[in-house]
Amino acid sequence: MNKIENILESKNIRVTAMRLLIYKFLAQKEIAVTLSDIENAFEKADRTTLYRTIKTFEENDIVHQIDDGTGITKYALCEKDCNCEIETDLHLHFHCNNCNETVCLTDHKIPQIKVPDGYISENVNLVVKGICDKCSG
Amino acid sequence: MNKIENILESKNIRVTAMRLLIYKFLAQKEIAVTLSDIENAFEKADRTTLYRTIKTFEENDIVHQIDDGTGITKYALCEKDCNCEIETDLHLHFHCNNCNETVCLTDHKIPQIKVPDGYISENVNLVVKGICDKCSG
DNA sequence: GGTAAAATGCACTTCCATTGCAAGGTGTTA
DNA sequence: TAACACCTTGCAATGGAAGTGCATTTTACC
Repeated sequence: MNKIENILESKNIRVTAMRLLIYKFLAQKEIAVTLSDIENAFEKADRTTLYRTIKTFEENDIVHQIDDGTGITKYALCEKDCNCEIETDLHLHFHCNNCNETVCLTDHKIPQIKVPDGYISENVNLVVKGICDKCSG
Repeated sequence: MNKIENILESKNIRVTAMRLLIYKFLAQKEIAVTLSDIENAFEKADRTTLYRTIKTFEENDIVHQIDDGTGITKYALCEKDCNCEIETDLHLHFHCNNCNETVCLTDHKIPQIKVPDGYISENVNLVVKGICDKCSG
């Protein structure tokens, strides 16, 4: 009874060795990772496979995409009870200008943002940049 | 006595025809533009020149960069009294999922964001995505 | 085991960002 | 104004990331 397998199966995603490995890799990381990060961790695997695996995970709300302003898309596992698609559940991300790492601050929900009349808010992306706890100490 | 020339000179930027044109182009646009947008508007100019001009403007706080999550960097003129580098002055950006345009909502300042102990906030990037007023009508 | 569908790997393309270098302008000083 | 240094511009090329088409392998299911 493997937990990860259950998660994948519950989303109707076929369980493959590659997917289990990538899931584990993401799970043990506490920071958001780029495709290249994953690529470096699995040198034997093809970039395309990783790319499509992440895409599959993303479509099934297993990972969420983070745009931290570095220009490179990063990914992180969703929380157990994360509802990424629901606006009110969105948390903020912190990008460290020193070590260049991006972490999910899942405890810090994004405050309600007011937009002008006529505008309809569907999604909010909030990235705070600065120095993380590891670098500020 | 040209206003734009004064602005450039006050920042110790040499006044050139290209720079005046690009500044005017940005000034008449109400939305954030990509490098390609500028490139299309000035087909005779080289992409590199536009790129470096924008970069010069950016370094001197004449334009600010916007990362709206489309993966393509956009630029917009700073407000007259904009202090982009000052955290409390940051406004939010709205990206329309329909027309793909990004506008600066300069009247909507970003609320103070709390970060965990040990983290130092230097900068905040907030992009709201949804439907803009032109498309929602 | 055999079959259909999905996943993987390889090659390739596209797009944007960025840099090196040479040529053209500009501003300054003697 | 002639000469010089410095900045700007244009051309060519590179690099990195994202994405696609197709052939091959793997998986699930009968």
